[in-house]
Amino acid sequence: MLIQTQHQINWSSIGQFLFVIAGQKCKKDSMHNTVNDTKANVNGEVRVRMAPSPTGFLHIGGARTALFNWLYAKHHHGKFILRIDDTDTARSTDESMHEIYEAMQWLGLDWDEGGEKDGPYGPYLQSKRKDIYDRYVKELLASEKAYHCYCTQEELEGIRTEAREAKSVRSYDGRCRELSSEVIEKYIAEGRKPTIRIKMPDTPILVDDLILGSRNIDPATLEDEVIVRFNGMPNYNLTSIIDDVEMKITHVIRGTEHLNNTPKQIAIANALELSLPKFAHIPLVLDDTGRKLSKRHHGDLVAVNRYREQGYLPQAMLNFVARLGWSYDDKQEIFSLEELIDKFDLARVGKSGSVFDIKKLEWLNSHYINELDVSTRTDAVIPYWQAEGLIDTIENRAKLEKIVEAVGERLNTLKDIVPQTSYFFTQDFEYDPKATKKWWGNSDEKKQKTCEILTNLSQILADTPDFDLETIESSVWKYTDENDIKRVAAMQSMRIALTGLSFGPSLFDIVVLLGREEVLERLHRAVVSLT
RNA sequence: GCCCCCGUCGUCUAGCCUGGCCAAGGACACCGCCCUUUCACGGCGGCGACACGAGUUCAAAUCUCGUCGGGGGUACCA
Repeated sequence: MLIQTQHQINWSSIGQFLFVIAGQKCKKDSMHNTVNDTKANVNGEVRVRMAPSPTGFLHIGGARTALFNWLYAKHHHGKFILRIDDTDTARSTDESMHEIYEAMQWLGLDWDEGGEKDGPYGPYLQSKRKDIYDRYVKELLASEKAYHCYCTQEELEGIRTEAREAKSVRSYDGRCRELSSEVIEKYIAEGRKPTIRIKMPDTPILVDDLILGSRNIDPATLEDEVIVRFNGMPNYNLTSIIDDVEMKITHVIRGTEHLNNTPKQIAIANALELSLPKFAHIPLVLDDTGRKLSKRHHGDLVAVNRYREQGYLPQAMLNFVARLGWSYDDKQEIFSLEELIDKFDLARVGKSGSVFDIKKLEWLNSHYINELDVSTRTDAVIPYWQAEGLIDTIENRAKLEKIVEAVGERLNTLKDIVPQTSYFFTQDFEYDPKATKKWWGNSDEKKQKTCEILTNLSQILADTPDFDLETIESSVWKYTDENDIKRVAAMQSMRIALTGLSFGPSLFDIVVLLGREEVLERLHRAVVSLT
């Protein structure tokens, strides 16, 4: 892979070299094409694309494909194009298209052309490019490299079953390649609407992949692919390669699920005498059973938007997804976007699939949350408080920031703010039974003791001259130490009384934030519930 | 069935191209200890992998072949 990248660089200099030599010897006109082609492919800017079909939300795998393309473009100071592959009119929706835009924007993966942006090679919706495809299909038909196929769905199914039983490599035998005009007329009279198929070549097709290496595909394993549906709408394999060429895409970076489509697309391009982009098939993102992550099997569990809602930061998602299949060296895990742009390289993308591990995502997410300054973190967390009805309008911003500060590094997701802090906003919480059992005690005797401690603490907190951290801390500890009470026991008992929980921020932070009145009330309530 | 791809700790991976530095390194997770008013953070430690079998070689995780395993595709989806 390193060699191939190297190869590419060498080529460009060779190209320039040839230009000089050739310019001296050849007629300008005849050179013109050659030079331009060479320039477009080798010397020109890198152009990559993301080509989702708007049949659902953007999922983790799609986000990674988008990121790899985006990084590749940025790294090479090229262009990133967003093309919408919506030739499946039955399944494509506008809503889904906008959802994809939104998810991409949230991730910060901006694009140079396509989507709702215009560009020199538009339109960027395949549904609006039909005339372009028609032109190429016409050419294919005229040169007899494609033909009409009148087989019905039922017939095709029959052929497939037979082929399977015969252990044949192909499931369509090209029977409509040479139909007599009588038969065609008969079919038309029957009202059959033909599809158009491409004639696959009988010579091997070379598939050169930047990640997987090159191999020759035996043409015997390829069948005459449908390129235009009976309703006149062209198919993915045709539109994809035509647009890649038309849009001057230099590198097609996509998931390995498309590996088997590549020879078909190459065959189409060859039939049209179009020059090819380079291909790079990145390994799949898998679930924990090793299957490809897909909308169909995993639902919105794999939707980028779901992670957004759950309180994951885009930089965490990006960092996480970048390390799925790609690595820089044997130590670095945390990469800023700038570093990714700088360090990303297809040569360091592996060949095998990677399992989506939410634990690692969480770890990265907490890392990036902790990197946020308190003010930004507060902004990020406010919507989650609001969604839970814990706050309405932001009246006391300063206090919110103090709460966030007290919570410190205890957030794996932004949403974690809710269970971590809800007691700051409401008295309506339960005492966690596990916690009370452990710290308040099970027996009447122990409960009695806890009650006594809480009552004393209540008295002490009522009496302190000031209600600041230092005063509170020293008075409480004076009490525990002089009375031979374990600090932990006192603190945890009080924590449960104030929050219902056995975990959380430093207790004295909570006390100060709650304020004297609230603390005394809650202590009283706890004492009552204990007796 | 057929075609294609892949195979290092539970997971992400480094190492593989250019065989010896690898009794295989890092990270996440998990477990233990320390720190500590709890939880988390942090520190220290532990568990844990070259799918298998042949071959080549003085030497193989690294090269070759085979087996097995996993995945993807197999549509008038993309």
